[in-house]
Amino acid sequence: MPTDVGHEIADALGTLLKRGTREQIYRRLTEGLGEAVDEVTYPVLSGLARTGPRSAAGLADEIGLDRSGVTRRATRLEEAGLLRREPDPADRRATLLALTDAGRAAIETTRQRLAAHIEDSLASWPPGEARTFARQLHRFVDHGPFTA
Amino acid sequence: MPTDVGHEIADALGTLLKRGTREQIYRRLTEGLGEAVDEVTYPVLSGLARTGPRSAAGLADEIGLDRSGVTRRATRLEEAGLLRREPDPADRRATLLALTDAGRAAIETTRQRLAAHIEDSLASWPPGEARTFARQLHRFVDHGPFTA
DNA sequence: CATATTGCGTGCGTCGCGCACGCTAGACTT
DNA sequence: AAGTCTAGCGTGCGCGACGCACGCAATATG
Repeated sequence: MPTDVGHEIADALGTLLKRGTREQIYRRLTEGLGEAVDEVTYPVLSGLARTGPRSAAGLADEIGLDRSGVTRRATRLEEAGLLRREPDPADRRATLLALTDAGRAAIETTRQRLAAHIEDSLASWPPGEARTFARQLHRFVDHGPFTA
Repeated sequence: MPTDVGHEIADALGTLLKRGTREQIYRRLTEGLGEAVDEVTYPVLSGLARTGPRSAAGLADEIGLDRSGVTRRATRLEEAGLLRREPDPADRRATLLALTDAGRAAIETTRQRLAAHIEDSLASWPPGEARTFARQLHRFVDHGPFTA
């Protein structure tokens, strides 16, 4: 039996998942980083930054995409010099996707931008409150209903 | 200067905005409601439920979409009997988009499902903590950096 | 050694989207 | 009152991303 707490969170999530919101976030994050970095290619960079060099299949599995999509995105990023394909020494049919220095720099820039942006919006909050909120949000997302 | 609080929230948002997560949420919400209700058409129903009968242009403005997209989605929903086009009595060139009873029932079902789903994941939280979290999340989304 | 399997890239069809155009109806100017 | 401009809607068109299925190379398996 849902109470108003559930509805309140649901409304907030609805606002957050709105199409325009998503585009705007990515727009700001990737501003000035070149044409290759956009809403489409960002998950590839982000995924590689999390896990390190990885095969296309594994990466596709993580970001919830078909392997063909990862291949095409990786090609675009490779042409822009943000990503490098290197042969897997242990398996000669596999090619590992790895970030170049430029790719690492780009993803680090976006991370800093997003974090700073969030901090700005929390500037007026009591410091302890912001900290507990961050921890609760993390717990909600990880142990929440949308991870399985 | 970002601290770990900003990064923690950023990571959580990143997980939440992942493609697979989004699809999965909509999948569960719209399960069994017919083919017409999916990730694409849902914002139209949701927007109409919030504001009541409305013109296509106004609705497009709210959900961050071109008018043509609203038109096509409305047509699909109209064929499924969830939406009705009625002439605007005050302006004969305008057509108001309004939910039918079936459309209202569908959107109410999804609302209850999402709220219940969220409540389930918060069942183990201390009750007061969940309430303050909901209020903080609401404030974060509304007054946050992604609303302008 | 022969066959099945894995991993990658590519062609094809599908779908959603934005843009631009046409059409109708209201608003406005003279 | 008539002509012109603007607002609102629907539709054709091209673009881009996606999933699927196929082909090719390399490995695993019997």
